[in-house]
Amino acid sequence: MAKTEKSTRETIVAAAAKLFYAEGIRAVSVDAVAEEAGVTKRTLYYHFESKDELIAAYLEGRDQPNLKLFQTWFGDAEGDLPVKVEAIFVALARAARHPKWKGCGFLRTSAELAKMPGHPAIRIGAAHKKKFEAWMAETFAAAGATEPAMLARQILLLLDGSFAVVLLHRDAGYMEAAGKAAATLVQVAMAEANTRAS
Amino acid sequence: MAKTEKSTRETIVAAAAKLFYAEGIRAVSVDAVAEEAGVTKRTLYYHFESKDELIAAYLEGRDQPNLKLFQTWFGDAEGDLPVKVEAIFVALARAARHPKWKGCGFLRTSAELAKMPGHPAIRIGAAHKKKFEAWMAETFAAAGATEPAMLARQILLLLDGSFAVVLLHRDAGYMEAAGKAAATLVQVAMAEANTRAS
DNA sequence: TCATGTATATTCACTAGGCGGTATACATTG
DNA sequence: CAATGTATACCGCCTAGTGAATATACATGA
Repeated sequence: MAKTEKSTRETIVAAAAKLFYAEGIRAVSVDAVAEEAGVTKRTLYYHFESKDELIAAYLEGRDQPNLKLFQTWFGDAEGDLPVKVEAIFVALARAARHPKWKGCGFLRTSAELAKMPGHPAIRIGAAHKKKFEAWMAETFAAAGATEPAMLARQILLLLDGSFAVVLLHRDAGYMEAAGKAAATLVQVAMAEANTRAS
Repeated sequence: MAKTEKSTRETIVAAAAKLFYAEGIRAVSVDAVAEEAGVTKRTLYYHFESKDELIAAYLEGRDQPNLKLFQTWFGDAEGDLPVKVEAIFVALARAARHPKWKGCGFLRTSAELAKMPGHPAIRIGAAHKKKFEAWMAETFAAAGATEPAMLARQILLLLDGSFAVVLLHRDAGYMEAAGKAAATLVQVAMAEANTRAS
């Protein structure tokens, strides 16, 4: 199966993703993205109206792959529910130890663009996190947890907290601590459910 | 008691703090800070060697006040340990509902400067979070928790997670969810301690 | 008391380069 | 020919940082 050649637009988004994630949004000029993509700036502006649109395209392109990754880590783990949730954090800790890891692109973008709450990129980030939360909530509901929505929020908070803290300290050990906390919270919620059921 | 007049340096740091927090580091020019401080740019560069040093001064100035705030919220709350910890999150949620709230300055700066891990501002942020964690750990140790250091980390993760998530969604409700999670974790840890003690 | 020396603090005017974005023209292909 | 895509060259503005001169405060010595 021959690998389909990437369109110019895809090449540009890939270049933008690489640079924006590695160095931040404002730190990367449109010229730099164009050069990384092997294209002139004018070509870039043919495919994208503005830098803002390019930022949005970068995050849009990370939405599904990131979600799938979480779901794979969860699904491949063997054990009960707390263990499977914790497995997400353990796998993420492994990724965070790679030198190129720079936290969560969605959160870093929202931090950088905090003064523009309506920015398309922030909306895409918010939607991404909502999808994660909804998936977790469904999972917990299916397992019979008493307050699946609340539990899902708390797992999300631990996940995003570990993104922020590990980025600051450059110590992936915090991610494993978050995983333990997540497992504890799931355990407690399931124990409550079993108590009521009996 | 006449209010002591602020030194030029303090005036500049105050202007920098206001603008950097409201708009982000890279989004604010040195010219803008100088103008906000009512000072020429050359004067600013008399007091600070570079923009980087100014960024560091901004965060340095937030370190102690922020810690004191957390300790006050904790200390003023009436109830047992889980309640006092949760009170931090409740108070923070109140603050986060103010329109000018833009998350945690330390975390946002670390997100923006992620490509410069050794930057003075990042070191100051890391030290600040370590102080919070150490204070929590001491508090839990004094209360007889079995693993005070681990518990302190988990509270920090929830706190910083709520900063990130609330900034993204602009929904302070997440902070209260984080507070509930924190209270649960403290409760579990104290229950374990009591079990072993008996 | 008053001139002078010196360190601190401040200003105006400037530079060299980077920024997002664009006017215009050329190439390719149905 | 007409639509799509790419390239060169450019614009006006903003950026962090600087050179040289000036103002102020205050100590010293005649």
